[in-house]
Amino acid sequence: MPKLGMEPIRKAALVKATIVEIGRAGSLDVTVSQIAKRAGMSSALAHHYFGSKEEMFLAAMRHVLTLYGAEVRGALATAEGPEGRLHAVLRASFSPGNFRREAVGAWLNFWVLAQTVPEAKRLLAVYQRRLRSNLLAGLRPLAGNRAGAMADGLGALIDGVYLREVLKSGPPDSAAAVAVVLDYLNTELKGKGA
Amino acid sequence: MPKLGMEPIRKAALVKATIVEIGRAGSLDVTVSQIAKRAGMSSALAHHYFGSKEEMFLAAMRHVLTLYGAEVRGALATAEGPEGRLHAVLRASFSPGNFRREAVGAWLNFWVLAQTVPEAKRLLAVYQRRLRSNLLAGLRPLAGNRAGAMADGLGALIDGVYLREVLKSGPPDSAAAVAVVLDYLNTELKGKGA
DNA sequence: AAGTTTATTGACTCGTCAATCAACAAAAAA
DNA sequence: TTTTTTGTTGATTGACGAGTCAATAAACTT
Repeated sequence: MPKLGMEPIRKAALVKATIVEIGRAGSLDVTVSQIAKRAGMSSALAHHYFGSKEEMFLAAMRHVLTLYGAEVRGALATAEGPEGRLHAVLRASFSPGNFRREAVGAWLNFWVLAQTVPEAKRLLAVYQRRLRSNLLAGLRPLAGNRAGAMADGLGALIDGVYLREVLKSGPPDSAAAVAVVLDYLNTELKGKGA
Repeated sequence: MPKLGMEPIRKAALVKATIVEIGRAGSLDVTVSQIAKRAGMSSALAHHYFGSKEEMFLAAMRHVLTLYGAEVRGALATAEGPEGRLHAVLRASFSPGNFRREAVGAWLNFWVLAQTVPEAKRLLAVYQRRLRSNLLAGLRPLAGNRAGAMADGLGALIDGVYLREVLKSGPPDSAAAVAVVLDYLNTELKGKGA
């Protein structure tokens, strides 16, 4: 059976399975066996390719962050003008995909992981810097020297709105989430001269 | 040795120890034995009083929420005028106590817990409603019919700013956190008539 | 053809841990 | 003073889990 070149395939399957299992459990309390089983292989093979469970978590985190990055980039590609760019970032941040069980579980647990695992904290910092830079690109033409402060506020607001949206009972309302952030944005832009 | 009336004392010690251990581990991956040891008793006694680890977690969560509620109430007691009330809520939300390792660990992990444990979600919802109501009391005189939307935005912003502040490298800067939220508040209030 | 690299797993090690139980001790009630 | 209630723990159970290892097999190299 052993075909060569399985490594990337197996790794990809494990990463996906890791995210799914974290979403199912709602926590990092998932076993390597569970992950491996979902990915269709033995737990020994999972250890063979990743060495440890923590490596699997970090690979999963990188993947989630990559997906999100791709979503933002995709939205930005068709965006026109500063407002369009800002809106694109919001659309990507509150896209349906980010409200799927797996994504929610991933984000919440990666925040927890970042407390104690330096590499997790680093990855999160990279994502935040990229988000900030994207926001800044849209804000500078509109808000001038206030752009920096606004980008910080917007970034935090995005995380906060996301958090509340995923933790509330009932289905998340991404339109409402975008509206809250847009309201902030518009008010800040109007009050720019003050 | 057995003095009577130990139950509340033991339970309180266990709750405190649970929070400390969650802070130390940065996750809910703490054993009943660890908690019991820190609280100065056997793990069997911990089970005797709480029945299960999950009950200990929930009791710890209630305690953290109670502390936070008390802090807000204390700050509100000396606050004057709507602006003063809003400021008091911010002060309490970003007080040094909330940036202690134990508090950070508690909040992050309670968010995770809320995904899967209904009682945890309920407790979080109670806290959010109370926060909203406190914000609303300060906002209504200043923002009239926009108070509702602003309270939602402010609540989310508080959570988001807290999250970023605790996850960034280096010591948290509560003054900066308050400033970001105040900026949002002031801009929204100025733009009220628009 | 012999040797090497890659793929794969069942079985195993060594450890942990939540929860239970039997037993003991002291105070309160009867 | 017997009995019941409350406090307390060491020992145990029963289960699970991360990571290792030896063994098997296919493919690629020489």
